[in-house]
Amino acid sequence: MPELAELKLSAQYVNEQCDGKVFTSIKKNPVHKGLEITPPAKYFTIRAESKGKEMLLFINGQTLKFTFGMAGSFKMTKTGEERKHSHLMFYTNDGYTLSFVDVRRFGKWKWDGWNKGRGFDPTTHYEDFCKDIQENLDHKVFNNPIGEILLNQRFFNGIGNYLRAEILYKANQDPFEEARVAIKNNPKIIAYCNTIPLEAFMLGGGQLKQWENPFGVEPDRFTKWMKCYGNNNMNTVRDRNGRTLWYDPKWEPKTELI
DNA sequence: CGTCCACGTCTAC
DNA sequence: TAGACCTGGACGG
Repeated sequence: MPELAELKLSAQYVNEQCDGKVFTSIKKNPVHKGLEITPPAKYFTIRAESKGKEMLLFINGQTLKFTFGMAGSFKMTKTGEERKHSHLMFYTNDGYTLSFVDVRRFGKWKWDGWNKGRGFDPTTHYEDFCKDIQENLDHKVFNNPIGEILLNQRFFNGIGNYLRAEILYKANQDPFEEARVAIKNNPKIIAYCNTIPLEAFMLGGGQLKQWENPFGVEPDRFTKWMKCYGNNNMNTVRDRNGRTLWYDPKWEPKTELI
């Protein structure tokens, strides 16, 4: 998705765009297999909050939870000018539409709160995020390589494929080292789970192929900021989940771990 | 034309 | 631990 930084930017965008707006209806694109959404009132307002890789829309006291899959984003347009691949549309009483746009339709929505199976957001609740990991380091998932565990949303809510690559690379961390050992010996890993997503947020987020950035930020700055993910000078390996792990070629994959 | 790849979950053998 | 879920861009023949 859209990882932590992009979810955070999306919440900010929705809040800016929906400030003072009054909404009157919601429609789902029939091509999408997701849930039909009925507005809770004749007139309603929208505000957003993100946590890791989830976002809540607060709609008159109810919360509609979104995950963005590989390509989700929100876009406000004039009604009638909605973008291709808009799948859930919120219409205002003055001719605007807030659309959830998602080319690949992996994104989902549901009347729900935060998923309890996911951990703390390392940018908004850093102390809790650290404590949660420290208190559970004896858990067997931390036997796995650090490069793999960084995508585990129970502990690293919001970290996705480009963030893990940047965190490991900038922390000068061997991705194939046992997570428990890596976390004990290299405090930069945990610290960078906070600062690197925040840097990405301040740069306007990822501008990779799948995700059309709705904020109009120059893509250049972000691409220059990314040092590891997608860089031809780096090595890649398929992790056990079939995702491509980008890493500094100075490290050697340990076949018994990945 | 075809094959491979993509910022992520899910659920079903 | 494979697929399944999707569209589309890059690149090869």
